[in-house]
Amino acid sequence: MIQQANKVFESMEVKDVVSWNAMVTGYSQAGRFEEALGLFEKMREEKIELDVVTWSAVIAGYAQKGHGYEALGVFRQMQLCGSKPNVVTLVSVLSGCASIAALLQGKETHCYAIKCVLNYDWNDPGEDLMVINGLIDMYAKCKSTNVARLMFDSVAPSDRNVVTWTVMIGGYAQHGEENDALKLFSEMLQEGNSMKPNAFTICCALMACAHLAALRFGKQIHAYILRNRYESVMLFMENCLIDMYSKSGDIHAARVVFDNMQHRNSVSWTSLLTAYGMHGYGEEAIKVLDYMRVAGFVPDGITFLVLLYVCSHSGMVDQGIRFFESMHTEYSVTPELDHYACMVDLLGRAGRFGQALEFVHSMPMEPTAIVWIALLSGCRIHGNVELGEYAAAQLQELGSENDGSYTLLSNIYANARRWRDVARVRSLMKYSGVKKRAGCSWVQGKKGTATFYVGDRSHPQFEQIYKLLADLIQRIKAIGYVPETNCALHDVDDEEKGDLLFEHSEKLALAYGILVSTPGVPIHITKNLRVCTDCHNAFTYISMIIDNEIILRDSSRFHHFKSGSCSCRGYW
DNA sequence: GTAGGGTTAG
Repeated sequence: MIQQANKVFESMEVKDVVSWNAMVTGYSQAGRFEEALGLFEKMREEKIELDVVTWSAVIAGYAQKGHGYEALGVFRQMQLCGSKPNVVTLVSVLSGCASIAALLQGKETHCYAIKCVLNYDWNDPGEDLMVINGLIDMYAKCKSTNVARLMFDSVAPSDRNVVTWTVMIGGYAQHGEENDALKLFSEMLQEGNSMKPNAFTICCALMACAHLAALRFGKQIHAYILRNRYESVMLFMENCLIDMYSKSGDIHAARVVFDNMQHRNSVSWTSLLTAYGMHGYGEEAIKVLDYMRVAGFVPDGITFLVLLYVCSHSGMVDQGIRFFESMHTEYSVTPELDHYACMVDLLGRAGRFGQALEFVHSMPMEPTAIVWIALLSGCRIHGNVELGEYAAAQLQELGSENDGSYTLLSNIYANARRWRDVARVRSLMKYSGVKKRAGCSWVQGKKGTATFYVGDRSHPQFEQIYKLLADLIQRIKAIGYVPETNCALHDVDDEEKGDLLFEHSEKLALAYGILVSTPGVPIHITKNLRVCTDCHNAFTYISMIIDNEIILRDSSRFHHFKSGSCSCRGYW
C-alpha cells in the first residue's frame, strides 16, 4: 500500500505540505519510521514550510518508539522554527517525556501548556483533557505519583475519561503503589456504568495484582472480564492473567487461561514458560517449549533467557548448558550479557564454581554487576567464602554495591561463623551509606492483605500471632528443627533491632496465615526479598504439622512447602 | 486532506 502511495506521490508535479505529511505519517504508521524520517529530512532540504502536523507526526513517531530524547529534540527545533505547538503536539511530547522519565522537561512542557495551549473552557474540557491525561501519565512515570494524583483529583469526576483513570491506575501499578492502584480501580468500578474500564485499564489492575500476589482480587477481575464482553481485546488481558495467576501462586489457573486462548503471541508463551520456571517445573516448561515450536513460534533471545532461568531454578544444569549452546548453533541467536549472567546463576546455584568462573572469563563483553551478583548468590547457597569475597571485590571495583550484595556477603561470612567479617561488612555498609531495604512479607487473608515487618506488633491480633508462632516453634523443635540462633545467622535483610530471628516478617506472616486459614486451603505468602535460611528451614518443619500447603513467593522464585519438603529442592 | 494519550512476558 505505502509503496503504491509513494509511486503516486513521486509522480506528482506539485507536492504541497499536506501530501508530504501524508507520506511521512504513512511510513510511520506502516512501522517504517526510518523512511518517514528520510522524507522529513528531504522536506527540510527542499525548503518546504513545515507545519504543525509535520512536526507533530515526527515527534509522535519518536515518542511511540520510546525515543524520548529525540522527540524532545524535534520539539525544540520546532519551537526554534517558530511553529506553534498545539494539543496534539503536546500529547506526544509528554508521552516522550514519560518514556524516558524526563521530569524536568515534563515540567517545562507543563508550563508551556498552561501558557499557550490549555483553554480552561469549562464547557468544553475535552481538548484540555488530552493534555491533562498526558501530564498525569508523565508525572506518574517520572515517579511523582503524588503530583499526578493532585492533577487527577483536580479533574471533575464527570470530566474524566477512561484514559484519565487508566494512566493514574497504571502509574500506581508501575511504581510500587499497587494498593493505591487497586483502590482506584475499585473506585472506578463504583462510578456506575458510565465509566467502564477497557483492556488497558484492566491490564494495569492485573499488573498490580501480580505484584501483590493478590489472587482474590485478580480472580474478581477475571470474572469481571468474562461478564463484560471483552472478546475482541482479549490477548493483552489474557497475557496479564497468566502472569497474575502464576505470580499469585496458582499455576494451574494460569495454564487454564493459556489453554483457552483463541490467539497467542510470543508474550503468551514466554509468560507460561516463566510461570513454570518460577515454580520450579522444569520438565513441564520443556514440554511447553516443544508445543511452542509446533505452533510455529521460533525461540528468540528472550525465550532462551527464560529457558536458562527455568533450568537454573529446576537444577537442570546440563540441559541449560545445551540450551545455551544451541542458541547460536541452531537458532543463530547471539548470547548477550543477560544470557551470560543467567548461565553464571545456573552454574553457581548448582555449585559448579569452576565452570561458572570459566564462563565469566569467556564472556565477550565486560562482566557487569548482575554477573557478579549471580556468582555471589551461588556462593551464598554453597558457602563458598573465597569466591564470594572475590565476587564482592569485583562489585566494589565496579562501584555498584547494593544492599543485596552486602547482605549476601555478610550471610556467607555468618554461615562460615566468621563474625568479625560479618561485623566488618555491616560497618562498611553503614559507612558507605548503603541502606538496606526492609524485609517485608504479606499474606492474603479473607479481609484483604496483612503486611508484616520484622518484629512487627502493629497488627491488631499481634498477641495471638506471637503466641501461635511461639507454640509452632516449640512443636517443630520437638521434631528436629534447630534454630540458627546459636550460631546466629544474622540475616542483615531482617536484622536491625537485635536478634529477632523468631520475629522475621515471613514467620509472622505464616503465623497469621495459619491463624486465619481454612483447613486444606493453601496459605499464600509473599516476601519482597529472598526468604531467610532459617525461615525456609522452619517453614519446612511447620509444613509437617499443619494441613495447609504453604506457598511462598520470594524475590527469587516460588517455594511450595508440603509435608516436610520444599519444591525448590535447594535451588534458590 | 495530513498529526495525538494509556497495556503484557525477561
